[in-house]
Amino acid sequence: MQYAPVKGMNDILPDEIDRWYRLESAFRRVVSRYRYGEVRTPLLEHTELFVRSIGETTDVVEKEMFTFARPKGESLTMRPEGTAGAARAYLTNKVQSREPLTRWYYLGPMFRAEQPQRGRYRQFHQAGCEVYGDLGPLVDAEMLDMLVTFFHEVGVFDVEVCINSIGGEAARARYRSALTEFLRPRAQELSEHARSRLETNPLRVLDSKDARDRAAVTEAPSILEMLEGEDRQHWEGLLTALDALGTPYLVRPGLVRGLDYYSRTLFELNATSGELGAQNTLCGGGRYDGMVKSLGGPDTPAIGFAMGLERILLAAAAVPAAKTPFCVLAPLGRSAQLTALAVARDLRAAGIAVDLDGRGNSLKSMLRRADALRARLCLVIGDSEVARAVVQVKDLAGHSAAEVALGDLPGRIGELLATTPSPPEGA
RNA sequence: GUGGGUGUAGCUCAGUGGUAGAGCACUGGAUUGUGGCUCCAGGUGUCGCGGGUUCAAUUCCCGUCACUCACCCCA
Repeated sequence: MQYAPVKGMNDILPDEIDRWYRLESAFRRVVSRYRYGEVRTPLLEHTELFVRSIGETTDVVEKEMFTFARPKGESLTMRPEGTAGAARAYLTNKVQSREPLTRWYYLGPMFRAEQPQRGRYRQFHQAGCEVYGDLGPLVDAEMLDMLVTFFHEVGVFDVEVCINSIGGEAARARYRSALTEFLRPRAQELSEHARSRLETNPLRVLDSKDARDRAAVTEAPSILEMLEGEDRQHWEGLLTALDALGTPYLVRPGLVRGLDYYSRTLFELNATSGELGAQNTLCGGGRYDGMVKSLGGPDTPAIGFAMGLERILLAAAAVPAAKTPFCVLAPLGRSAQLTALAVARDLRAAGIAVDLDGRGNSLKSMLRRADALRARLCLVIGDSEVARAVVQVKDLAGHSAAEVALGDLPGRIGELLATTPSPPEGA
């Protein structure tokens, strides 16, 4: 092969794009009902934005960013996630001074230089939502419920909602030292990886998959029990709201995320069946009440999530797409081809999708192809039809044919496409 | 970044130290202009890439790249 695609970056061909369209439009449809508006931010941002928001010592920033240098010392990075850029856009455009409450969504490619595997690629696609300016737990619950609704709507029913709270900065600091104190005497029981994290980021030990770490952590203090004051109120408010909605959830005190900006509510939606293996996190998010301020803006509470579209496509049952009906035009001979060209234009002008087979093949091959494409109708135009100013209209599913005068064509075809059922799959 | 598996036709895969096959798909014909079945015919491959051993390598050896699964991490 002369040129291979860049590792972990894939082409999406027309055959597959239909599933993407349906997923994306379902997302837009659902979030629009909650009054989210789309924001499109650049794929490139200053590296510093991601370092500051995601966190200097996170894996994403330390080793997974596509970063390159520009002249005069500028460093740019291809966005590894959407929250940082959205927050930057929120500040850049001084949105907080125009409206007190903002709901945004985004949809598009993200880039991380990881080792690709099933459901994880270097260029991948995320859809996400951000709410700025709402501190209360109601919006947390609303967002989780919206996500469940969305997954049901795209045919993913086996999802579990996992939630946790890591409190605000003060609570996190308290818990951090309690956890370190608890783990330090047991350092020998931990995996090497967890041991190295003990001092740098002890919370991450909680969601280690290593059996030794899991065992050591079972008796660890729970952050939920240490929540106080407003942190506790918020957490309890969230549970109350979820209960009121009847949204099922799992409290997972070990749930911790890999990005530094989170505070209080943390959540994850996981696929519980299907073939995703270890990459079963379909959606992750939480609050990041301190982020906007830390980027130099006003103190603005915020909450958001991102979901991986590739994974959702893997998790969603492969429902065959309902193709928009169309017809194939099969001309026989030079003069019929010229007539067909004009006929096709007139049909298209009437809003009908037409596949003009102008290769000059045999009628049989054109009909075979029309079948293979699952066209509803095939219009045959030969010399005798041209002479009489008609076309032969074949209903490919019903094996019937009728002659239609050229003048009646667009209207007649429109009617037939609306009423003729699609040929059954595999027939 | 670490470890395992796999690279042969468009796809799924067989196979051999003497430069290669099947099924599906595709094209044509049987049916001078009427389809999904059937039958017949046809074409396609730098056998991932580079090097080594050999009279001879797609086959054996080494390296490398890609894909893939898992770890890690995350969506």
